[in-house]
Amino acid sequence: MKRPPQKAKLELVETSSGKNRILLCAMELFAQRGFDGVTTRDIAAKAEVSVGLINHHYGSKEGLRQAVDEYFIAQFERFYEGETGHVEDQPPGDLVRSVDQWVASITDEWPMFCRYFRRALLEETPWGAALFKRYFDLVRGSIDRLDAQGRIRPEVDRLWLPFLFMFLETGTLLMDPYIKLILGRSGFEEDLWHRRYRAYGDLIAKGISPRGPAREEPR
Amino acid sequence: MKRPPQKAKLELVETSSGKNRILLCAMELFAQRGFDGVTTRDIAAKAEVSVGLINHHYGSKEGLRQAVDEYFIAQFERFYEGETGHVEDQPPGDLVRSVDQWVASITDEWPMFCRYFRRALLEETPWGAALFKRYFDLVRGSIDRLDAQGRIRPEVDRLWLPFLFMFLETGTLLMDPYIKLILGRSGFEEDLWHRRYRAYGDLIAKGISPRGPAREEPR
DNA sequence: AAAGAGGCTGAACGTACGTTTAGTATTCTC
DNA sequence: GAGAATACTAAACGTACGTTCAGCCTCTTT
Repeated sequence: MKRPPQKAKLELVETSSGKNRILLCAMELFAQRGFDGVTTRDIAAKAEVSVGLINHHYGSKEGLRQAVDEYFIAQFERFYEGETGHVEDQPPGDLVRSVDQWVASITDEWPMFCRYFRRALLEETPWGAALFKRYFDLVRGSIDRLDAQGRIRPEVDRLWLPFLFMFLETGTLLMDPYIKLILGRSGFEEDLWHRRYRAYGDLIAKGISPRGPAREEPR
Repeated sequence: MKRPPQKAKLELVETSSGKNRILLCAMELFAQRGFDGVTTRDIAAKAEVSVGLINHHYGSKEGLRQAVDEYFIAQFERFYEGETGHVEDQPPGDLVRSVDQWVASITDEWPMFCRYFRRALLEETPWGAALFKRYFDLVRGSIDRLDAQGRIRPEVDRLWLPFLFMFLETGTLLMDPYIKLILGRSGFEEDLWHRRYRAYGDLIAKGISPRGPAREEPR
């Protein structure tokens, strides 16, 4: 990681101090290779500091992981802070735009954050589970409100529905490496991301079947 | 892993030899904790053999991983072999039943296989990517055939649809640890699994929206 | 019965890793 | 400007890990 001359653009944390460089580099390496796949020497080298400094600032490798986790969670909170109101109460366009804004504000770190989240889910960290639970409650809340408005068919399975929503939502997150393999580029690139969002909303609302075998498609 | 008296029921490989016990135990431990999270001594202890035997039979820990991977892939092939005909050509009940048969035939190893597959996908092993690609082609083939039969609305996004299918399919696989957390039991338990399968099929076909605001639900 | 081969053991080895420590440079405090 | 605290370095340390090796036991071959 290069030392910046001095912040030309928005930085999440200033990278002038060794302590912060260690944090950021560790996060990036953890995201890429997993906690066990990274050595303290790797981190030190990338952050251009000595190995000793890691333990000086963070006590241990495990302490560093905790610091990275806390930092990640803090960033994650920013998402929900910025997210005012409920998904299903706003016109779809607005939601896309508000998410886009947040994404744009941390655009450089976005892929890394995704990878880190992915890792957290894989490694089944306690806080990863907590995030999942929280996300789940959010989705279920949305569904309950949609339901109260009578916008969900009565036969739809209420137990699995929130999970199915989450699978669709997090699919791009968890499978992006493979999407990249097949499509040649990341599913997080803006146009693909929007298009997926639309496809996802359409599928959930209407499914894939034509309205009826005997009926002409209206319009 | 206990040494069986002698196979009371179907075994995937006989566990009488140390070589096979090592393979099976390694697979189970890798599935649980990941490759880096398991030591050769762990494996040796679980398989009740000496450490030396691992290298004697498999050359190295990496060699063992390859053997486990190959074994997993071979089992995976059995799935597609058994799976004759196309998903969309059979009545939904039959598909569920044929998958169930396969699942029943390896019922004991099923959760471990799922966890191992999960690891492979999330750890981005090369063969995991190959499996993904293959799975993807399978799904796309199904969609193409459905499409040819005119069973997909023309406005549906053909680019994302196969991915969305896969997200729904593999969601339970990738998130089961968290589903267990929320539901209190694994999503792979038979009744839950069937129910999810039905919910998934229903969502894909019809979506969640009632048919129309002014129309009564038919039947 | 002798010779060989393969399954298997357990101690020993080398090393990569996380951590500690002794020491230097820089900044802060009064 | 003296002294203390903080940021940081580089070498040394201890250990957990993957691997190697010499040898034993059991079975097969001739």
